[in-house]
Amino acid sequence: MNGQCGKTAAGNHENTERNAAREAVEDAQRYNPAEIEPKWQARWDADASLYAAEGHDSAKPKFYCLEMLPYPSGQLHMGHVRNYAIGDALARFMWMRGYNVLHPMGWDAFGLPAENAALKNNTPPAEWTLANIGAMRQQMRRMGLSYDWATEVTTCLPEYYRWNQWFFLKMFERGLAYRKKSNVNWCPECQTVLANEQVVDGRCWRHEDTIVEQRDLTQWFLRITRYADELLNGLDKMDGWPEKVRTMQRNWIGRSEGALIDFAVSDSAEKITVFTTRVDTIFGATSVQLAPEHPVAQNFAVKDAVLASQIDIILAQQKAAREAGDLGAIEKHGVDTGKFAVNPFNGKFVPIWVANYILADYGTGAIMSVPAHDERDFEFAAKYGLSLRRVIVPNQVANDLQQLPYLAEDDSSLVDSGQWTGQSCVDAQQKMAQYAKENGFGTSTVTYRLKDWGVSRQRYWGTPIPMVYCANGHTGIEPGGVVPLPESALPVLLPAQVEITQQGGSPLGRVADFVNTTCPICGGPALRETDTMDTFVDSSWYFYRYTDAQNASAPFDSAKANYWFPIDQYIGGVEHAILHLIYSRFWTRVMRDLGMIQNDEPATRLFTQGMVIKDGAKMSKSKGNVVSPDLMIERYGADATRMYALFAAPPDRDLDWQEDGVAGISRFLSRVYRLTMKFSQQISQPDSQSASIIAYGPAAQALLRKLHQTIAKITLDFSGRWHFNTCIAAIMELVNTIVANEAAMDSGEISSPVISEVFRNMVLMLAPFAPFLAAELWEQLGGQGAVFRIAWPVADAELAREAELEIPVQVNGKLVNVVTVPAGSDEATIRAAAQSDAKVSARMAGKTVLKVIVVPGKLVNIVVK
RNA sequence: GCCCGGAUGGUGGAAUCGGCAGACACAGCGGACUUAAAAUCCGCAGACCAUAACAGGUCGUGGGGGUUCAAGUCCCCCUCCGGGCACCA
Repeated sequence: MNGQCGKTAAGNHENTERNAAREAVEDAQRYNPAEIEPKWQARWDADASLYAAEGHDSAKPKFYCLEMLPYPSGQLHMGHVRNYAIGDALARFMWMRGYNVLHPMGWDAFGLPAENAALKNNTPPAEWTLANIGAMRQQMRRMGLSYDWATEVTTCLPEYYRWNQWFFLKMFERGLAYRKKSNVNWCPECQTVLANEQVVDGRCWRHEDTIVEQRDLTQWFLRITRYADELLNGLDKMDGWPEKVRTMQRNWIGRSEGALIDFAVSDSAEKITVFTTRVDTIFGATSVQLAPEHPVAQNFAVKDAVLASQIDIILAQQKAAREAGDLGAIEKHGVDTGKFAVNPFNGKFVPIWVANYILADYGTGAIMSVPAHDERDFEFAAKYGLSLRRVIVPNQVANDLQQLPYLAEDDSSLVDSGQWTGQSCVDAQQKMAQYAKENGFGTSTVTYRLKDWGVSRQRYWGTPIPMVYCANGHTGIEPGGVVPLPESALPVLLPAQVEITQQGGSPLGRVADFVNTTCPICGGPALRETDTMDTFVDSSWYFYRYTDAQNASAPFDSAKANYWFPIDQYIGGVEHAILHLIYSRFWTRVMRDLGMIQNDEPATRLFTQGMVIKDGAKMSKSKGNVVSPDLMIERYGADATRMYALFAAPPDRDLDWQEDGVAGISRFLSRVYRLTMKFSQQISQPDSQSASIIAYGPAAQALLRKLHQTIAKITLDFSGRWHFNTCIAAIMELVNTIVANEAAMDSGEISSPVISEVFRNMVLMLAPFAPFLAAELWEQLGGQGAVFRIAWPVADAELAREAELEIPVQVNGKLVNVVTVPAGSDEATIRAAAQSDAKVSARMAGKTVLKVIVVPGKLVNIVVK
């Protein structure tokens, strides 16, 4: 208010008052999510049983619906909103379809951001993390998500991470957890080692500007490679997973069948073992190529300073390329060592080179170079003028003798290959590997790109590794040797008082109370392991814990897990395709082999939703295009926000966020609210089922028809392809039809039983998408119980059927007119109706009818000339 | 280079099995209501040609070919965009 009000004329005052009075009346009928949503949220929060699954003795069929658990950053982003809106709609639908639904949520609560926050704000990581969890849980409740909070899992609590330690000990017993020194990835920003899966194009997965370095360190590894074949073969059966994810995992595992062949080094006792997938080409080998780190190359270097410096250059080239994330692009470069290797198949001497295109960590770090039959070898040989020797020719055509390299192995045979000349490549591969084995210089083998999972992290905020190093040693343990803690010593608690700094080394190493301990076997002094576990350990099995989250004596009860597993539907982003999703498949198999569960795979179906985009780019802080879910909820309500997230695109596609669209959904919900409230007095709950629906007039029949068509469509979409955007469009169409019939409902032309049926079912169908509004309207309509436990409506095919059909009529494939015929008309009737249509016959005048195609119920096409 | 997606009005998208392209929304335009505005309600809306208007006609789903009575949809070739993999021997 300001002084200008004093000038207002008396008449305007009256107008203003009248308007205010009218607006007050309208306000009472206005959809107000800011009032409805907190009211229902409070009621739902107060009723812990509302979303609780029934036990594993339930008579209902089970449905385990799961969204990937978030990292508790403190703020939900739109990607979360979309992910959870999808899962929530499905969970609510399945409840309404009569399933026993498990729909849990938890927190992937260990990890580096908590340490960074600790540095920045001087807040302990635990405090920061738990506060964030509280805030995000509140956001989820505000969204109206149907999680059973009694099963909540928080991975940074000892009640959870003690089982990480327990699994680690079990794996150690079985040789699945082991320590070794090796070349590992080091992120200077994170100040820790990373697993191979966490390095993307030579950069840290968390810091895309930070080049990952290679360091030689002693680290703990989990032997995922023991399951490499099983993980690979399992993919073939997983038809509920996107082909894209399966392909990515196949590539990542990178199985390759081949042979190991020993080449003797001349004038030396050493040998070089090469790995090849094409042993059939071995008579074409004209050199042996070594990675710069190869021991034989290093031995040569020791005695030859010039060679050593050349090898160093090659090593530097590889390092630079690796850090640039573009190993494939560097120009081939090599150096002749001046030494020779002996091809065991023909006794020929070939030069030994060191080359920058040979990787130390794949195969044996050594190859036989066959330039005539390998593109890379060909390129290298061309550059250095090395000789070519052709040993493979196609069976059918001989005219491409000049075209080298010749790569085919199908329908090709060997030439100039001693006793194998004339054999097919496929046969020769087998026989030659066999021959090498019999003569003691080789064997057939399988190599994988997949490496064991390095799980040691030089960080504080993670699960302590339950191992100590006995200082003095004793029987079976040398001084400093590894001693696993007994189960009774678990959990090894993460100390609370730890100084977080940016200096290197594991922060736990600076906590004397923690480090200094006693050996559980000999009682002598011992040092604890100070590295913590990769946080992907936490998320590898969390979904089993949901089935028995309070269990204090085991990770979970097998009977419960076996009831709920496998997960029926897992929903999350595709960015975890080869991280979490391969680790958890591995962990599932380990638990199976421990006898804890029976399933081989964690999830029957996986759904990867698209990204949330704004202004043409993925929403991100760095792009400055982030839209806050809180802001949307404040402006339009949670129902409108989540419903927009489902409406704007099918869930598997990227979604373009447009706030005007949210406003549109909000307007739609207002319309639903106004209409339902307006007719609420006429709506009764169904004690008298509307039996003789046929007795109603045409307007009522049309409205009921639209209702049942809508039920059929939405039910179909839910069971199949999940195009929730078209589900919501169908509800909008239904509401538009209701609006068009508003006058008929006012006048009584459409009577109360019909109005009841239409509105009741409309509200039920809204429940998976707009749960707050559906709950409110259900109550306003006198519905008993939670709307999410009412049986999903069933479409009546009879009522859904159209009485008349509009049949498009084409002449020569072009639409001319649309004729109306009674539903179920036979072909002759439709044809007659089409041909007697004025516009159609005008188009046919003077022409000869060649053919009339009638697709009953669809269309007529008259072909004339 | 290889493997997956994708390209439809001004915008997001629909067309689920080869059968009316553009459902449903957003933005826009016109109207009603209002002193006015907001909100709400009603209507128009692919492009082009033509017309006083009505009627009418042509083109149209990234481009080019093909199959078919009929193609956004199937086949062949190509372009562009997004994602994944890549000296893996």
